[in-house]
Amino acid sequence: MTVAPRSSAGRPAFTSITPVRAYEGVVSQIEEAIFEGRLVAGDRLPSERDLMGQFGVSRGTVREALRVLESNGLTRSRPGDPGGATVLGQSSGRLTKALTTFARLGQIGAAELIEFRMVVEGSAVRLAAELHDESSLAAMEAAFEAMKVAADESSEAFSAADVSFHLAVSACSGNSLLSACSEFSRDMVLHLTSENLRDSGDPPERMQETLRRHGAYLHAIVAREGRRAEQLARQDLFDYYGGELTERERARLEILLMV
Amino acid sequence: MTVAPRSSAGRPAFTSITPVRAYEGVVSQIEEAIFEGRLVAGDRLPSERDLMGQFGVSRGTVREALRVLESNGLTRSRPGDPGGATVLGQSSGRLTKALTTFARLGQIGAAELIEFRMVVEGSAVRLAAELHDESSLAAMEAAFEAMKVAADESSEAFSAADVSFHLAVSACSGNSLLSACSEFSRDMVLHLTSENLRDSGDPPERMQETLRRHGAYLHAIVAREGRRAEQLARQDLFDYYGGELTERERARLEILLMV
DNA sequence: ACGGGATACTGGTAGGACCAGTGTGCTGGA
DNA sequence: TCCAGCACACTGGTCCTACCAGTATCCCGT
Repeated sequence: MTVAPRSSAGRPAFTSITPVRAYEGVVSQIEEAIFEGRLVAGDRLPSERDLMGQFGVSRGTVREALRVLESNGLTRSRPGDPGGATVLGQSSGRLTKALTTFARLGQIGAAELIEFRMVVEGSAVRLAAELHDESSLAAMEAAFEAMKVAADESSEAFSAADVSFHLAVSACSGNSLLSACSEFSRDMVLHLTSENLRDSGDPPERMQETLRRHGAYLHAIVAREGRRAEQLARQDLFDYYGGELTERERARLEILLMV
Repeated sequence: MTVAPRSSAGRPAFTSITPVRAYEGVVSQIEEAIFEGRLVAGDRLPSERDLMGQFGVSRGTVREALRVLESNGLTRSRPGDPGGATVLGQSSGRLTKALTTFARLGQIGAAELIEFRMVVEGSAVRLAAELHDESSLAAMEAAFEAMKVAADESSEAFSAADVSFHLAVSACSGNSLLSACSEFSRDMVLHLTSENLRDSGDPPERMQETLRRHGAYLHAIVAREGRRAEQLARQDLFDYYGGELTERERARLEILLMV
């Protein structure tokens, strides 16, 4: 048996290699061009037949590369479209997809998702409270008013308005990572708890309770009381979902209640 | 001009459609099998030539589907390997990649990443403090001791030991989403600040300072003082990176200091 | 019994072919 | 002159065949 050389940190200096495949070279070159800004949103890639010439590979290889880029949310191909694939801009779609895949593969449960959501959404609320200006404050208040109206319509409309409210708040945080993670965890939590809850829709009492709690931390946001707003947002999540969790899971969540 | 019908929430009821492509059907069927547990890590997919029979599509289509699955971290193909592609288990690799893409595409700066890291890593530290058992505590303390030793060796060894310490702590939090996000933001922050800092490596004083600060919140962890540990961890990040940020960026970060 | 080569697979790549769309530009009619 | 409408060039989507370079297995000869 041969011994791999070791670095000073004590870890093997050799890493497992994977054979370099032709399409990976195509992917990385195009990716690099996008990351470096040589290709920006709206730009068009050459056609597949052009690319096979430029890269010196077959069309199948080019297509595999384009499939990967498309699956990563970097480009989009449309049949019959002159000019080749379109370069897309930033979107939380890929991040959301990756987080969802991670959660489903790892058998992430509702409790862990709610925990994560308490952290990221709470922080987003705090930042929104401390940093909002007139226009973003107006957007949040308008979204809240829309929730009030929707509560009298249907539970679906209320749910949609609720989503809009959370979006307005997390957008106001000014941190796109936090808002993307908030968005993901909100969707995923809704999805996971839908079997138990969504069937019947939120009953009116629950909608009123949600309105009251959201209103409470919106007040804290208006008053620029960041920590209190975060506290209330976390408490809101805890109370809303706590009933469906086990005692042990609730105990974990309680750790995060105090901010 | 025709008007799209609107739902009660006031948003268009029509969503943009994309033509369903054959490979997408293959991807979704295999994905579904993996998510539902019918395929678990280590299982083998049929060979490409078998799959083209089972799905009734050409080999090129099967290969495009396999490339997408592989790029999503769900499977891996190896030439000459009987049994077809291997189904992989959960890994933070794909999530890290997606977050990295998101950050690079969105021109996410160091300040925003550090902000995100203060949130997720701080919460992970708090959970670790409140929830650790003997073995995980021992792992964290061992990692800290390794940092002390490595500080006398080289800045590379110290950096590696530092990473191991953070890994031990976030693993102890028991929330894989938080630890994956911590891991990503740590790597990304290191990457972004490397041009300025890594060139010369951390000077010994800075290593000692890091040791002192990490030691401080490790003490809080040992004492199960979750909030204080989180506070110290956030402060640690703020102090370590604050010097490289603008006044405006520091002001944002200060919002998150108090927990 | 055992070593080594033939064999039957695997994925990686190339190249050709056809189809259904989409724009564009040209042509013919008003 | 202007415009409607058709032909054409080109796109991506899909299929097919073929070949190569690996790997694992099995069987045969020693």
